[in-house]
Amino acid sequence: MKVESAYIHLKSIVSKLSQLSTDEWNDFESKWEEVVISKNDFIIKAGQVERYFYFVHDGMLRAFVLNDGADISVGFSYNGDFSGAYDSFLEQSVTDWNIQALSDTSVLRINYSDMMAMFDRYKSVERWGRIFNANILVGIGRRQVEVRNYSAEDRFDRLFKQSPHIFQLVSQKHLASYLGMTPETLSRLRRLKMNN
Amino acid sequence: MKVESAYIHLKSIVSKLSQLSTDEWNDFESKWEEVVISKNDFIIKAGQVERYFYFVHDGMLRAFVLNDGADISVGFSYNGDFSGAYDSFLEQSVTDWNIQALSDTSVLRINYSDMMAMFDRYKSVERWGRIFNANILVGIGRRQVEVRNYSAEDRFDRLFKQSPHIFQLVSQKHLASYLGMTPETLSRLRRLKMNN
DNA sequence: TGACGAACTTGATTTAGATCAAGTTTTTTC
DNA sequence: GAAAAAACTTGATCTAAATCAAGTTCGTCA
Repeated sequence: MKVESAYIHLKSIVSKLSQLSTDEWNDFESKWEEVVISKNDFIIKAGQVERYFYFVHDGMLRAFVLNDGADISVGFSYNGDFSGAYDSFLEQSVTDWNIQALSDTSVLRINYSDMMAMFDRYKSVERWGRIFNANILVGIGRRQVEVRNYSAEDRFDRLFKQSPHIFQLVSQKHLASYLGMTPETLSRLRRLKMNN
Repeated sequence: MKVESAYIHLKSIVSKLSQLSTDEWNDFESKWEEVVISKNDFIIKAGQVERYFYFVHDGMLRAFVLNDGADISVGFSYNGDFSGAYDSFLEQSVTDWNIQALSDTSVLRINYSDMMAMFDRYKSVERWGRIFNANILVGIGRRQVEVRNYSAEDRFDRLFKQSPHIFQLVSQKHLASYLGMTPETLSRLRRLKMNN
């Protein structure tokens, strides 16, 4: 576990996108509660409505959807990322997503009405939300072009180059579905790479 | 061409996400200029920095990237959509995108410094930006899961059901790349569908 | 209006990656 | 710490869609 407090961590991440005054920060911070998610526990399951927006202080969460029983990893969150079934949170509608802890994970969370109150109360928080959304949007957009343009082998290479640590933390089965291939294909690619 | 003015159209779209006072609106509106893009002209090409954010009043724009010479359609904008190389606009960095008019297209556009000034000046505009980004983000996210989960045939069916008008306006070549398949495959799928 | 190029169709062949199947290794649990 | 379960590997086969190759139709503009 990290030594640094989760709140300090959150502040350093939020401050990258928007400047909050001391008073604003103190109020904003007070709305987040600290929770530990045990390995394999879910923060949300398909069919529920997302009540919280999460900040991952330490540990790892996996988001996935079930499609005809097939488990497809949509993304992973760790170390300073935000998480949660975001569409469900924003629209307070039922989600298709499941989010599960891959290790004991320390998070902060804020509930829907507090988050909306913060947007109403502070322009600085509204700005943070705008830029946060913009960054996620641009990231998803780039990943989309990436998935479209590259073969299974290229996608493997690019992920390995960009996020090598993920290969330590996530099982091959889950990585394979994230990369849009079967575990068998990923296993063969790994062997191929080892022998070069 | 639409009878309704582009500015009225913009106002009706912006108002769905955030309420601007009359004074705010008048100032905001004054920053947008009306431009007509002739069929086949580009609003941006790869290698440039996006200076504008666009509102499509009437007509159709196509966004695409070139990957080893292969032209891949990323999206289409029409009738009340916003457009532009958004990552490049936000970061004022060089883009990979090309955006071209598929028909004579009437747009409004706002430049980067005016847009940023509006975010600084008005909380209501900041809010509009936040929610706009959120909606795009959620939409791209859903499309991403969609692309992952469905076969070429299913993707065709779903697009046809959701946006039948696009089949009138966009060539099969471009639709095929948007759907992540070759023109030959799309042609065969169309024949299949006709004969049912 | 006619002719040139682009878009589309249709068929034959190839291929990346999925699926199926049978191990082996690693992890969990009691 | 043994047994059961889950994860991973490896090989054989299959298949959706790509690629290659001719056509044919359509649109544009001289």
